[in-house]
Amino acid sequence: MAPSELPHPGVDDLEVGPILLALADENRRRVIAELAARPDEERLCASFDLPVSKSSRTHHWRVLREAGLVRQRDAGNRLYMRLRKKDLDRRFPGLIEAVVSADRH
Amino acid sequence: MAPSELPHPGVDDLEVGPILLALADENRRRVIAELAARPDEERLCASFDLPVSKSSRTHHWRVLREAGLVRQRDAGNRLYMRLRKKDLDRRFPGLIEAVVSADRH
DNA sequence: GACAAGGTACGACTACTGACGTACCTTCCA
DNA sequence: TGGAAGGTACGTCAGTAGTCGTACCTTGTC
Repeated sequence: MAPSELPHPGVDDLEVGPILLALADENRRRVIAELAARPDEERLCASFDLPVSKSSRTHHWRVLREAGLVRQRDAGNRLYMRLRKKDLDRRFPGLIEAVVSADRH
Repeated sequence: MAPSELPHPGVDDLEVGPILLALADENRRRVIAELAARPDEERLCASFDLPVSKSSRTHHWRVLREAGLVRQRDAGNRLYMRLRKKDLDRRFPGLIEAVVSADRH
């Protein structure tokens, strides 16, 4: 079957509440921080080292995607993820950068 | 009785997680936005117009205080609140500003 | 074909959140 | 001496978040 398109919110549908809620979780914040370190890089979801089970990871991917923080690409049996940096910077300038740098103490 | 001191986290105890969690709520974000508009002003808690009950408001004050977003001063039968702007800016530069301006669409 | 790897779906469980009402406390003011 | 106003404490309740295990699907590889 063709790689099904995963549902992503449009740029104008991004909301601060869900984004902050998504970023409030340490595991997800770690993912975003790693993605933000190389904003143009598309990363394999499996390459993130989270201390949770496989099904919990799926849950976190979904939260990040539905909040509009990442764009996911289904490549058959693999999932790739990329930070929606442009969209986020346009709608919420400085937010991602502030959160990521806040986490570096 | 002397105005009891309310428990506030120290500057170095501020954590990103609880702060983002506190800001994920729309009511609390509104309070922070209003405080941020006049950072040096101390405001009466009762002056905020939140569409929730009295006891719910107390709950939100506590969340904001325990996250370290505001400093509260107990003046007998009244409670004053002030944004901990300096502390927040020192620990998480740009974060509050980004969140507040993000809410203005 | 068989199997491993990466993901999803579903249900379950625990813990927490936001909301509320009621009762109570403290202070100010008529 | 009373209110009335502003807050807190406590218990409750419904909804949601994070976690997990199990079963299953898809793809690549042996």
